[in-house]
Amino acid sequence: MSAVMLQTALTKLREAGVRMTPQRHAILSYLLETMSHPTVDEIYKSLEGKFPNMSVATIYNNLRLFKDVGLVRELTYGDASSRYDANMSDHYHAVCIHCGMVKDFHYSSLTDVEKEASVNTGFQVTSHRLEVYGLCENCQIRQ
Amino acid sequence: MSAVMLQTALTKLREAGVRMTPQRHAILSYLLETMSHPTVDEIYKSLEGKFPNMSVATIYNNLRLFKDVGLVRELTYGDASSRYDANMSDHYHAVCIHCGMVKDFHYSSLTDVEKEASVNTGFQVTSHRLEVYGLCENCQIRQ
DNA sequence: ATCTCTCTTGATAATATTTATAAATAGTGT
DNA sequence: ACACTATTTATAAATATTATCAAGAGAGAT
Repeated sequence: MSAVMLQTALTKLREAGVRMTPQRHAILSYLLETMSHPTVDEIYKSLEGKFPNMSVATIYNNLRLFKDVGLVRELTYGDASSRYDANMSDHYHAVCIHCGMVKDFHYSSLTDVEKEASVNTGFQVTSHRLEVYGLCENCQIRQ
Repeated sequence: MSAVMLQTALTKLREAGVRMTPQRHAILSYLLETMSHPTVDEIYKSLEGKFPNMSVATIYNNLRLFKDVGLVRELTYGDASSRYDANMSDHYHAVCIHCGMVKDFHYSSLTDVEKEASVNTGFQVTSHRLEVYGLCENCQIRQ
C-alpha cells in the first residue's frame, strides 16, 4: 500500500516538474509510511540518522512544496507546531488535548454545512475543517 | 444587549474572585461590543487612545484569564495571530482565506460527530471545532 | 480615609516556530 | 561531462506568544 502510494506521489511530483532529491524522497516516504501526523521536529529527528546535516529549512521547504502540489495537508494548532498528514483521503481528526496526538476518524462528509454557511454568510465556500478534541486512550488512563 | 452582557460578565468575574481594573474592563467591553473577532494587535490599536501605555502582555494575560473563566473563546490559525470571540453561544465560523475576516454562522449542532468520533477513536471527546473556508463578499469582488 | 496585602500592569527579555537570504551543492537534460 | 538551475545548508530575521520582575493599583480591614 505505502509503496504504491509513494510511486503515485513520485509520479505526481515528476509531472509537476519537481526535481527529486534524497532529502525530498526521504521526507515524502516517511510521511507516507507513518500514520502519526508528525511535526517538523519529529520528521527532523526521525531522519537525522540518514541525513545528519539536513536543515530544518529543507523540511519546511519540502512540506510547503508537497502542500502546494496537493500531496500533504498541514494541520495548524495555534502557537504549537503544525502537523502534516499525507493521507489525502476524506477524513477528520481527533486531537488529544493532553499529549497532542492526532487520530483519524471517518464521518459522512458535511457538504450541507458548506452550503448552509455559504447562504448564511455570503462566502464563496471552498473547504471546511472539523476536529474533535478530548483525551486519547493513553491519556485517559494516566489521568 | 451589550450592556447586559457586560454586566453578566462582570458578575461572573467578581464571583470568580477576579479583581477589576480599567484595562481589564476596557478589553472585555471592547470584545463584547465588537463582532469582529479581533486579534491581540487589533485590540491593542483600538485601545491605545484610552490607554497609551498599555502593554500587549496585559492583553494576552487578560484574554487568557477571560478564556479560563469561560468568557471568551480563542480561535487559533497556525502561525497567524489568534482571534478572540466573546460570543459564547453555539455557533460556527466562516474564515476568509484572503483577508482573514471571520463571520459567524449557525448550524444544527453536530452532536453526532462527537459520538461517532468517540466510538471510532476511543477518545473521550469533550468538544469540537468546525470552520468553513472561502472568500468573503468583499474579497469576491476584488478578485 | 488610610493601611496593607496581593494581584496586576508595563517594559523588556526570552522562547518557539516559521520564513528569508545567500553561498555551496547537486539534479537533470543536452 | 557540461551547464543551467533548483535545492540544500547554515544562519539570520521575522513573528507571535510567554516569562520575568519591579512598580503600581485594587479592595477589604482598620
